Amino acid sequence: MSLKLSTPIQFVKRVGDRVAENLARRGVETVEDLLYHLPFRYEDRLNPKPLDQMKPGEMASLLGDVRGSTLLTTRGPAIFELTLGLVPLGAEGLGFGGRISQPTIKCLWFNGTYLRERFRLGQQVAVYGKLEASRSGGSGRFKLIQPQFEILPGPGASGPDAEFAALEMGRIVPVYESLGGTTPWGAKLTSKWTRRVMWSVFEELIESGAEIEETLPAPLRERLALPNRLEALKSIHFPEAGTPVADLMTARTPGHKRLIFEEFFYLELGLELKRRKLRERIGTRFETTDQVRAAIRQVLPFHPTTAQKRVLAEIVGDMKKDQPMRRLLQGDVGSGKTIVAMQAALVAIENGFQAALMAPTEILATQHYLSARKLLADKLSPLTGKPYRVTLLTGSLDLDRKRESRGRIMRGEAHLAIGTHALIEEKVDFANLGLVIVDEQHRFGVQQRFKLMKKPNAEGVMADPDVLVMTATPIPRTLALTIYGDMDVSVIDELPPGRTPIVTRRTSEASSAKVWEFVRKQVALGHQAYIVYPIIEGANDDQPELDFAPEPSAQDEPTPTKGKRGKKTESLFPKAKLRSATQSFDELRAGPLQGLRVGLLHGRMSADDKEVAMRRFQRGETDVLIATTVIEVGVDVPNASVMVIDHAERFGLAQMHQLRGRVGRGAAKSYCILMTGDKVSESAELRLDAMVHTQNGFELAELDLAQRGPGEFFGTRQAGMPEFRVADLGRDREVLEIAKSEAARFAQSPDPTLTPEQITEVWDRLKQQWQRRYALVEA
DNA sequence: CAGCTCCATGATCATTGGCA
DNA sequence: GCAGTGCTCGCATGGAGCTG
DNA sequence: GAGCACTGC
Repeated sequence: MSLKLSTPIQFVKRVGDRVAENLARRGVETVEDLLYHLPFRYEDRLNPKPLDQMKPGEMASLLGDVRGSTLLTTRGPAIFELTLGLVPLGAEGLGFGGRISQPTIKCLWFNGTYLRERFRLGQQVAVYGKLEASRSGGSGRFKLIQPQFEILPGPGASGPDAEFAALEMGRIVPVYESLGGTTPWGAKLTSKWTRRVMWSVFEELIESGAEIEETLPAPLRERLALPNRLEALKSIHFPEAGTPVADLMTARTPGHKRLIFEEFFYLELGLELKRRKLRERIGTRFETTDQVRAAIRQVLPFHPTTAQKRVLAEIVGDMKKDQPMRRLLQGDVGSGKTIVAMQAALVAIENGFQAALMAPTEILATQHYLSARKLLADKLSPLTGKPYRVTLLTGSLDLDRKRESRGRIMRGEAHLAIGTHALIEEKVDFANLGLVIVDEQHRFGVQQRFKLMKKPNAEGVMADPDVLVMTATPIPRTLALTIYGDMDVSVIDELPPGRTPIVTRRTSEASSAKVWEFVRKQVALGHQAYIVYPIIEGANDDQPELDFAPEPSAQDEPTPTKGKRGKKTESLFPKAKLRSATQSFDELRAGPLQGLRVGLLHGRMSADDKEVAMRRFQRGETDVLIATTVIEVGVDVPNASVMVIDHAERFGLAQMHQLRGRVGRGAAKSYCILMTGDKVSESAELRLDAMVHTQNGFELAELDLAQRGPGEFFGTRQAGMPEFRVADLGRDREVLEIAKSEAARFAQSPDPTLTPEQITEVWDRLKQQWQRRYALVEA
């Protein structure tokens, strides 16, 4: 039976039950899965560099003849030592007359008893491994520890081994992540093993001539000079000699590009399709009459920024169209998104429609409500000549008020309804809803976003409302293109004038006393402070509560602190290493912040308690709020001027940025203090630096994306972020752009060189993929 | 507390400099 | 199916920190 | 020595 991509892995040579089981554990169940286990690194084992130019620590690949070997016996396991006479570069042809003193090198293998029989005097051996300085550091003398080796077949018989030898040496060698543990069982699934299996799979695949399923139509590939699927995979696993290693490592070879393109292409095609469908739908068409302009003028800020003006124009432009608007409004904290949104709402209202504003939490909804009331108070609608009517709908209202509120919405008496997502989506029938504003703050919910729109608007016309999604999270353009790929994007990239930047500084825990002192001072000046911790409680019952944030510690490499003694003493107190919110609440209140009014807020408190704590702080009844990251999404407290982030090294960039955005909202000069423990990984160091040096959310977001993959950029799954097998949003931007335009082109008017079958094939594949991978099907 | 994964470790040679 | 053979590949181990 | 392919029953 010939191999197919879908063939279960058991049928591959060298894979038996045992191994299959292990592979399955790693998610490899079919030949395809295996082939998509790409090398994560390559070694150029064709080292033309002479030995004396190399330094210890470098990888060397050398050729030599066996001069001798010994088995060093030790207390423990024996060590096998091999002495090789090296063939100097370019001297292969020298006869014995040359009499150059050939340098020798020693290779040693720990626990290498079994190697004793393998080498014979005079054999040619290729070795590859890390150079280490030999004793008495005279440069130029090295030894190799545990090198990879290959015994070259004698000039006589070229056994069947020759082919495999060629796999390991004298070429660019792919290195795979181990597919099984390092323990007794998985010991076989090493890089070398993988290479062999891969190789034989390709052999079979190619030999059997079975064309593996192609996913991109040939004319398209030709135009873009992309190899077919099999070629691409082959060239990635076993690159031709001469392929630049740098290209391989950065996934820039045609083979890589091909696979990446494929993934992006289908993603973009799907998004394109959604966009098209949307365009066919009927939306509400608003007009901008003088009335409308007058209404907007009423709420215009004193100094609208040019960005604000531009964005509003973009939004209004959409609203005037027949198609429903789908627009994402991005703006850093404090950039004035809300005002823009309110203006959009007015456009709808002045056209005789209702607008809805959905917020992720009750607190936020309430806050929006209050500020909307304030903004619209004593303003009259030019349309009706009466005041605007705003209504609030949240879960904690009592039943009567809820009912009343709903009634007003239903009867069309309320112009603007503000509430939490759930409430507005589920239980409300609008009289004539024209615009929905979704404030996502930072929680993306691709799926939920559309619930409300689909609600049939019984009004004779089945018009979809326009939708404006706001987010305070700066999303790098590439990400926005995919997560919100079916939406247009507007960005407010300018802060209103007159804001003094937030002073950001780093300290270590060692100088925490000063920090608390500073907090006291600020409080004495009448300001308030936040102190944020990564966890709620001590380690025993740690439920990190960060439902939306990835555990930042996960990617913190251990710092290269060598001290063993240090570790031991630390392990006497294994837990309490991390300060937690509750713990510090007790300690600070009793100690450094004694006498101040200190509040506590974290995600495990009851909704009521949270509310209370927040309210208190908001009203200035507490001076200091000790919290976990829940406040990220929190409320405006203009009077807060200090944000202390403890264990800052454990926070992601985006998070820190959000947190910092909580202060500096008032007139007072504001501060953000990043306090770190002593072990700070390099990447954390980078993050902290970035925080200190820039306040630009987009810059930070870009950096964040680059640092940890897009996968980690906010918990992805619930964000509906597609996962790629090969592609990497941070790295493969150009390919993404190409794929995007190709997808658009394809959807628009497929290349005439494509046959109808090829076209339907693409569509079929698209359906499959979207159903299986992105689960965003069918709007 | 247990189970797992990751990481460091193990052991030794021979050295120079000048003459032909 | 099952046992036997032959083949290739091949570091083992302990301690430490992390997760469930 | 572990797994696997292959052979012979």
